[in-house]
Amino acid sequence: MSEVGTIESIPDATVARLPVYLRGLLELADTGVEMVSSVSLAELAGVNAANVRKDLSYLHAHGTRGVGYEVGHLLAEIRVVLGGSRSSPVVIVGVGNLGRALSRYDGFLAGGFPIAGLVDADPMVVGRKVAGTVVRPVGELADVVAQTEATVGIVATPANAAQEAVDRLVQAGIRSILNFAPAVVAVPNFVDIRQVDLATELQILGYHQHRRTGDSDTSLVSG
Amino acid sequence: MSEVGTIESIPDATVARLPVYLRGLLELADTGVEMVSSVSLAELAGVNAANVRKDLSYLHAHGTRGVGYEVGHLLAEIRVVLGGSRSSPVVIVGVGNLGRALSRYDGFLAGGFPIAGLVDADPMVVGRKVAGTVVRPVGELADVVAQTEATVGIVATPANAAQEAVDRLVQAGIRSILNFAPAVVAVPNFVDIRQVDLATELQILGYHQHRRTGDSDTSLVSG
DNA sequence: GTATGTGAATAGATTCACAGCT
DNA sequence: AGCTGTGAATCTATTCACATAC
Repeated sequence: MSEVGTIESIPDATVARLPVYLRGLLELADTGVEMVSSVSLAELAGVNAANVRKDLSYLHAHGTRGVGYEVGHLLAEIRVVLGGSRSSPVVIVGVGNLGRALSRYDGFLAGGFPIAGLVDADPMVVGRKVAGTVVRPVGELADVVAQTEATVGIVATPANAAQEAVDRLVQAGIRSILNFAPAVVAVPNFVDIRQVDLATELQILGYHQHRRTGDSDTSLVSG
Repeated sequence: MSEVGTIESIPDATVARLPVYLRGLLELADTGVEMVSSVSLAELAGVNAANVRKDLSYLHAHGTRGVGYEVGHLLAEIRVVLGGSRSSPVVIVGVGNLGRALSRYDGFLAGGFPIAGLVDADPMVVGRKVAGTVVRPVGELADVVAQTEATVGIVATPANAAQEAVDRLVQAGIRSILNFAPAVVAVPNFVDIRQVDLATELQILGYHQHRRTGDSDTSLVSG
């Protein structure tokens, strides 16, 4: 991980939980709740209460002993840490099944990540309108990024096109990438990339299932 | 995390990397490579070589000193650990944008997870054919699970329907669940659930982006 | 010479447990 | 009495470094 030092560093594991807290807090705010204890928030987020308190301490979010945390304050503090309330337009490379689904996913817009641009390598797809946006040729990616002021890229190409897609995004100035292609890709260390691997998730479940059922499956290969 | 203890336990972090090794090994096998060193495999998987060796040691996968690991053997061993070569049919609850994309996702079938059943709560969606499968009412989930012998459930409903979807899956006998709904859900401890949270991933990227670019909209000062 | 296998060292994350504040 | 805030303990994971084997 890169050490920059402008803002104080927060552990990765904590950062990964902040969006979950945020969701829980939004629910509470919606139902008019004004104060929340670490125990309740922990329950909403599915984690340990001490963990919540330690996480919040990294944000310098203050609670009141004997009482709890103020929902509105916490909300605001977490939002600031996660990038302010500024909107970060997203460009998607690869408008196949997954790319289309992602471009229509409400959760992105709601979270401050509007889908601003779509590009694809397939001439059959280019020119079509998907979720209100016209798909443009991947060769024009730099233009699309410039016009939309996108700061985040999503790669939803087949595995064999992922590295090229990432290279193009980096070339176009994108520094934050979410990769759905089932491939490990290389990026310069000033680029932040996260992998979301759908098949892998199922395979991990498969491991646990196998352990549970414990059945020795006598197929092709000998052990 | 759940632990049972029938088969020897492998660290979670290792299990999460096995599918990545598997992919790398498949590539090597396809190009006719027969031996691989921990260094090369590490490169393919984007991890440290010592890490690879330690991971493989948990599988009792043997390499040859001075030479490396046999690609075919490794492939077979990892496959066994990840649930054998048996196929685990999947039922998807929620056939919206995301559910449709997932039902068409080739990677699942290739990984041994064919999509065998689709259910939805919306009468407008029920009866339609998606990716060759007719969508059935969520009320018939137990039937669908029984008929398809599904062992894995994917939840792709809106957040507010996720808990109910999960409950139904558990009720129908499913013990492995992948949840795409942006909600924390409760399950009995004999059920294994994994969360894939799309908006959260972007928010985590947002944190790092925010750190990189420095604080609020104070544009560059010195230049 | 080359690459594995692993104990030891390090780093990171979680949980405990309790002092301290309201 | 109740809940936060945090040092200490614990657990997990990664990386190093080198003896061991081919």
